[in-house]
Amino acid sequence: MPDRKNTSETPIRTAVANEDGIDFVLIELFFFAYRDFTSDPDQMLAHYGFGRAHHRVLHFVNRGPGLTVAELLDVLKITKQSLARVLKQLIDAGHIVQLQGPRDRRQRELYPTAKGRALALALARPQSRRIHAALQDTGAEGRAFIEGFLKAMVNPELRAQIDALPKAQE
Amino acid sequence: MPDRKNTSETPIRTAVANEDGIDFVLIELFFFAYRDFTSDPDQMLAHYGFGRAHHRVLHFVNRGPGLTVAELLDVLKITKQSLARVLKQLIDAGHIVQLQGPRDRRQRELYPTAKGRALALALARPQSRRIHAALQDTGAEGRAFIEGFLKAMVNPELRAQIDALPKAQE
DNA sequence: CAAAATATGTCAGTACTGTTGACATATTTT
DNA sequence: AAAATATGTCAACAGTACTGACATATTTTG
Repeated sequence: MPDRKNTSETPIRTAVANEDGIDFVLIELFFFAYRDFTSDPDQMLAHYGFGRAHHRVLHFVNRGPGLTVAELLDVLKITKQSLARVLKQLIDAGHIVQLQGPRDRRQRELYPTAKGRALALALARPQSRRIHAALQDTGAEGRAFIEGFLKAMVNPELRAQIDALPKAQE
Repeated sequence: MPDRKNTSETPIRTAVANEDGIDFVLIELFFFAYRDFTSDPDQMLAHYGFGRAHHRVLHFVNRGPGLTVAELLDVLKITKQSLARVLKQLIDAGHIVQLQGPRDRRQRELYPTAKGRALALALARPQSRRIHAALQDTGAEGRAFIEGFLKAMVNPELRAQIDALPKAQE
């Protein structure tokens, strides 16, 4: 195997760290944390022939039953063509049902079935367990910081959407 | 458009919240936060014809110059076939160079070029800015909690890898 | 009422990132 | 000399996203 280039591209041998005050530690931690956060449901979904996109749809339909297709697209920030396949599979598998909108009959309201509710809970369980364990490691008084931090990481325009979802006390 | 099924799949009309003590709030916040966290570099990468996978390779090669291919695969947890395309493109574009390993000549040590270093920094900058702003919103004393929480979210077996990366004080 | 706008669905093509399986080459270890 | 290792490469496939175009039903507007 020959060396791929000899166009005198000089290799840099020093590790980048803290340059321009860039927070590489948190950047990496966020990557690793999210990867492992999604790994448990990913494994479960594989048994159903579903992927991460199915999980997200199932999650938000369970969190806000009666959601219209347009509202779901707005939350997920994907195109309707992307949603279509995933949603169709969830409907065909009996996890989600569509009802014609009562006010506007063009709309399709999305509801979970008992099966869809059960799957959503099963997928959320290991994620919640992981979060709970991490909070205990950190100290329970850290929760407010963590919630505040994550919310502050979200684009300001979108925070309204988050507040529109059901809260813990409901 | 007919209703897709009439197999008497009963819709559930109540939102799921706090069931089985599941922490839906943090699950969702983590999803939204990560999505927006990756959106800035994603946009920049599109200009180069690169994707998120290129970003990750570039990041870790910059964080640990001299990394071998096997070490990189171990960090990213992908197959070598997945890495191959992405790595080849980065090498061809002059962001990364490969040097034959000094001890073991089968190995290929990966180093960033000046161009690769510059791109890595440019991609990290908006992410770090977002993190910095979020920390300020939260209060600076929350940083330890957030770092601890994110690290605790990572699978224990993999935390050693994280500790092996350069720290801020180096 | 007719026309325009809206909500949804669908077809076709493409890109990126990941997978598995198989096999080749160079090098090191046994 | 044989086996193991590090890397590279070819082929096929899957999941999730994208764009563009067009169809249908329904509501809103002029």
